[in-house]
Amino acid sequence: MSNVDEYSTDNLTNAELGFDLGTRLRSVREQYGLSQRELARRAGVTNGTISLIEQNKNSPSVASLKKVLDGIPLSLSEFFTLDLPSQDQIFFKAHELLALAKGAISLRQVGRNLRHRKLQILHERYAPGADTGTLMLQHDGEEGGIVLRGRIEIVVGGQNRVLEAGDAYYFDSRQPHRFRNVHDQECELISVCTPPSF
Amino acid sequence: MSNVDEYSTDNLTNAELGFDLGTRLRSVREQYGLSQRELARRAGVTNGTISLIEQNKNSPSVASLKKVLDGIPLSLSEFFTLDLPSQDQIFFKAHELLALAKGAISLRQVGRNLRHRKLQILHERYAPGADTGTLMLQHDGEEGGIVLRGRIEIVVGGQNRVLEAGDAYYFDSRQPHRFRNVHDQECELISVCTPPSF
DNA sequence: TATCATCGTTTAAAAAAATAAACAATAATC
DNA sequence: GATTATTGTTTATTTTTTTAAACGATGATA
Repeated sequence: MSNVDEYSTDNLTNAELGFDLGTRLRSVREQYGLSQRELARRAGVTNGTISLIEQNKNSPSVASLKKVLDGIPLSLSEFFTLDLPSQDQIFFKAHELLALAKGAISLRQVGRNLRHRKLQILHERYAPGADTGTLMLQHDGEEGGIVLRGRIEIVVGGQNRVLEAGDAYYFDSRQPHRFRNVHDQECELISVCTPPSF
Repeated sequence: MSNVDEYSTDNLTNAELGFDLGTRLRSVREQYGLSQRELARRAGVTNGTISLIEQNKNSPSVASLKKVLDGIPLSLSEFFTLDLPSQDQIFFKAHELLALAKGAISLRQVGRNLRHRKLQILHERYAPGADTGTLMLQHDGEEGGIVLRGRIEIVVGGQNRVLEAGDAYYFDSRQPHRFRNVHDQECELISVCTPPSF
């Protein structure tokens, strides 16, 4: 049994791991609204284990850390990857949407760095006559949307339709597709893609 | 001392971790052209430790795994993140959206069978005072949306905000969350989830 | 083919982590 | 205000991991 110096609080991880594993686990747990006991129950370990880990008083085995994270749930990869879900911006004022394009077509995106996001959400506006170009778009993923205002012609594969306010669409993005405002008023819609394509 | 059954070769990690930690370490080590002893020397552990880990005969503590990986060198994040290596309906008229809920909260979905779709797109309406219930929602995936009309209070993790028309949100759905219309007018928004959660 | 170096594996003893139960502090309920 | 639950922490014991050293196997060299 090692005689732990009573003055050393976080005796190991900070120095040896290069980051504060205990604090990271604690903040993740609190963020998900779990008590030590509740997480322990879900993970199949004791609450003491979690307490000791969070205080950096022991360094969990990979097996037990995995069990703990399963209770959240969070993968080992996610846990050790710096960008925890918390660090991302959650709320966006209208003026904070990222303008990807302006002019005949305005594209305003929810969130900036899409590296670690699974969804690209866009607020799109098409001026009368505007279109996505003569070339058909094609890329991996799936996409869909709902029209808020105006009319838009959408061509997908061989099919084409004019959608109005309230109408919607959904297709595999590998099918060649194209958007065009064939009306004399502006068209507005919300679109979604996965994974982000640009 | 536990009496390890002589027939069980990989007694723990495959089942408990969901991946073969020992084999992963071994392949990384060999990829870098290091013997167990050489890696042990660089890492400051004994060769026996590495041998046992690679055979999945013990589950290293995070601290010692970190020491081992430092000898390669490879970060914990990198180690756990290593690459392990239809003809559906496209267009939907407004009345064709699938009503998942009506009443104080109206949910109208783009597309019917979500089995083979990666996105769930919803047109949501919240009556004044309506909310998603006292229990916080929690499920796998990510979600986001844009407010079209009215105001809505959104609670995510510890944070809460009131969003208005044009504002948006995006978060990891495993964080406990809740929506509530705290205004005296109806609130309308477009939301997206991945993967579909119901 | 004998010798030497190096390899991965195994084993008893030492060290560290996980458990189970008790403890103290705070919040909730009657 | 007293009681009850629930929170995070701590401690003795059990379990697991790590060490240190020995073992057997392979390959190179003289």
